[in-house]
Amino acid sequence: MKYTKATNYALHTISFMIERGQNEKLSVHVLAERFQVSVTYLSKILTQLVKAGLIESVSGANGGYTLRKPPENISFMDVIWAIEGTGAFFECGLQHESKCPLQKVMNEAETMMEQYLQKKKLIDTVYIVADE
Amino acid sequence: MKYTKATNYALHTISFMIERGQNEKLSVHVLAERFQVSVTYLSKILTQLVKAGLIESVSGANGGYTLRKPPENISFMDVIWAIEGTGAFFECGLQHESKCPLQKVMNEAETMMEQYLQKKKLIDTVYIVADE
DNA sequence: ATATTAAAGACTGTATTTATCTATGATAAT
DNA sequence: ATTATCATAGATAAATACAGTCTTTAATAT
Ligand code: SF4
Ligand code: SF4
Repeated sequence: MKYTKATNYALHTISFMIERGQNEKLSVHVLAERFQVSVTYLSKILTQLVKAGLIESVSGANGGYTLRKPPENISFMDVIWAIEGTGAFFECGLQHESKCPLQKVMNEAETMMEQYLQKKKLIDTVYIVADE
Repeated sequence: MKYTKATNYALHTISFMIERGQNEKLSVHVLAERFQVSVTYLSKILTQLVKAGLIESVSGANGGYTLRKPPENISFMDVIWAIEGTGAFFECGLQHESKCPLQKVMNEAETMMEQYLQKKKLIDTVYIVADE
């Protein structure tokens, strides 16, 4: 029960992009160098963020990534969902999930966390994160 | 980011034990049969619950497991911590965690979930779970 | 002694995570 | 048009974690 490193990279990447401003285009090359991770690996994570609608990409020379939403609208949960998916933490496989009080409790617990992370925006933490 | 099956088995096992009452001794054999899982596998999970102080075991003939705490005091979180450990969901490896606003948000989010699961007791869901 | 039961250890198979390497496709600058 | 730059996709591989089995050891009631 841990968040993946990919989620960590995604959160840091979005933070970095917010710090650089909404109109600055960033290549995966500089981002990968910034986080000491291979270009192709980070590239896949960025592609997930593109598909989730958080950032957009333009190919070719002078291409790169830019934020798609206004920074103050990007929540922690947006980024996490983009990487980890939206499946429930607790699943038993059986069908009668709707009636099951066990799953009800577990899902409500998950919702507690998610509501909190939807309220928290990355822009609120970004400036301190950026310079290390 | 999912709870393990072991946690699922642990929750169901404690629920089952609560249903059977605090003084009834249950062997891993009957529990394993109840949940269609191998005896040795479930045995390890039960041992973790013993070490966490949730249940106690007695070896030898007529031995088995009994609840150690009054059922109304056993929370979801107690069981989850026993199996999943108490490590944080989000860790980056770097040291300045205390000052890091990113980790602060992530840890607070985790706390939201955990506080909820500490309030929820297994006895409140047990009777419905038991008969399937 | 023997049967019963829990605990511990070694081991195996599978799935997921974390990457890397090698193409392929798009676009701007020349 | 050619070339350099940049994103995307696919194949592969190593490392880790999960799920589960098999075997042995230890404790205890009969
Ligand atoms: S900013 Fe926070 S999460 Fe990121 S590397 Fe530093 S301590 Fe870790
Ligand atoms: S009681 Fe709930 S969690 Fe357990 S098997 Fe049924 S549906 Fe699944």
